[in-house]
Amino acid sequence: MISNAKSDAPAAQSDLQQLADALTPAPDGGLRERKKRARREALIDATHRLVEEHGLDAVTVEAICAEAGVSTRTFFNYFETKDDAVLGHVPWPLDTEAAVAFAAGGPSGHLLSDLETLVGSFLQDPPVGRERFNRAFEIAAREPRLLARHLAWFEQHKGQIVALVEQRLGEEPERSPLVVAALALFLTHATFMHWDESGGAGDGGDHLAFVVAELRALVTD
Amino acid sequence: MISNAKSDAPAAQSDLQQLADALTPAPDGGLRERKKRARREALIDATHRLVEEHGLDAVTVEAICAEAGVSTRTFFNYFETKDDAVLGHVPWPLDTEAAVAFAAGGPSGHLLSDLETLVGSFLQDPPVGRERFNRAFEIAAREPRLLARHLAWFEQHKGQIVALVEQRLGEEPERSPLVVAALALFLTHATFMHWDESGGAGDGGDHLAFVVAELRALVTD
DNA sequence: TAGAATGTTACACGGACTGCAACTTTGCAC
DNA sequence: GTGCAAAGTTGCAGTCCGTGTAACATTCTA
Repeated sequence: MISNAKSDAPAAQSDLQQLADALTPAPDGGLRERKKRARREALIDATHRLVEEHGLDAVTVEAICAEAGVSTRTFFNYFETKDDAVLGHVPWPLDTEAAVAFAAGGPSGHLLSDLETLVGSFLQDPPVGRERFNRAFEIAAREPRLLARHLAWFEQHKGQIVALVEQRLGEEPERSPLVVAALALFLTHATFMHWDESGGAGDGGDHLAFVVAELRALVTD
Repeated sequence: MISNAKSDAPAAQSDLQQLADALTPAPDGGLRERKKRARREALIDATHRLVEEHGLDAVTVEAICAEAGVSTRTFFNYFETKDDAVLGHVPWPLDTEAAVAFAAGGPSGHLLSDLETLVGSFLQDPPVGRERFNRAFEIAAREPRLLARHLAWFEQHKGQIVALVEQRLGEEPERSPLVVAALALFLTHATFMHWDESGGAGDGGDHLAFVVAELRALVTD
């Protein structure tokens, strides 16, 4: 129906055409999309620069916007809160390769191991670019408020994670999807803390592996 | 020195006396202490009443204060944020019997089991009274923001938990105190979520036991 | 009962965040 | 390229949260 809307009679064209357009996401290379991404990154960078220099509480949204050459109103079109700009929080696309593989029951078939893989893939390939991610991480380690906001952000996506787990476990799950989702939060959080404790050195995957090993040791006593 | 300050010569009395007084916590039954507690509980109750009726975002601090008969400035002498009043967040006394027992290596000697005991004791005997705790919990289940704030509050006490774990594990810990602290957060959080999922019914300890059982099953596969 | 300690209050203020109504820019069809 | 619709930006007015300060009130204690 919608897919051949373009070949409809001119009389009915307008409405159907609009609908079809609305359902067709703009191509990634559109000027609009590129400008949007550029602005978001400019805002994140400006925030990082200022916070790095003056500290989180001394930096106002107004100052960030002046630095980035944008009105404060626009700032809040991009980020829900000031803290989100520091953390580079961004709508989370959950249809990555890793997520699909996890939902399908892979890659190893062991729930905990695959959860580790899933979290690891997120740490390896964050949605805002590695450098920005690392800088956000360094700042967050110094500002307790941001750690909390990060947890809150994760909590917001609980529903999506639960859905992923439910999909994997099927109709009659032996494990509680909620607990698995909470475990994913634990893995992420503990990894961040351990990473921080070691001075931000090394690879995220290594710290994650450490946390999982600790968890196994703790449980099996 | 300080313990016999009262028998000092009159000339030096004033200063030392003041110091001694400052170090002697007021008896629990002082009028001041009772009023303070009463006010805090009145504020929490007023907040609960209004939020229950109008929802978190529609309730202003001003309204809460009018309801409780207190100035808004005083409100912020009791709670850091509006959300804290809903949750009944309160300075956390960590020198409970259970905490001391945990730090000493008890009661069972198994780290995970004892962590369960510790978290359980907190759930059984919250610092604001059972009814208020339950009401806060019901509201939090409906308002995502509060769940996040609750995580943030827990995060604030990470240091204290880590200290407790370090005390238990001694000089050369085989386990990472940070990871254990994160695990405590996980247990608390997952318990809350599972409690909520079951409609708020039952005992907190039962839900906690469920979560621990799930965790064991997940890890041992 | 006086004086120290503690708590409450009004007031003024900074800053986060929102709704709205112009205005500008981009995408698209012809 | 012209015109029109969709999307994005901006200024502005306004709400509310949270803080510093200094005067005032209450409680405690010697």
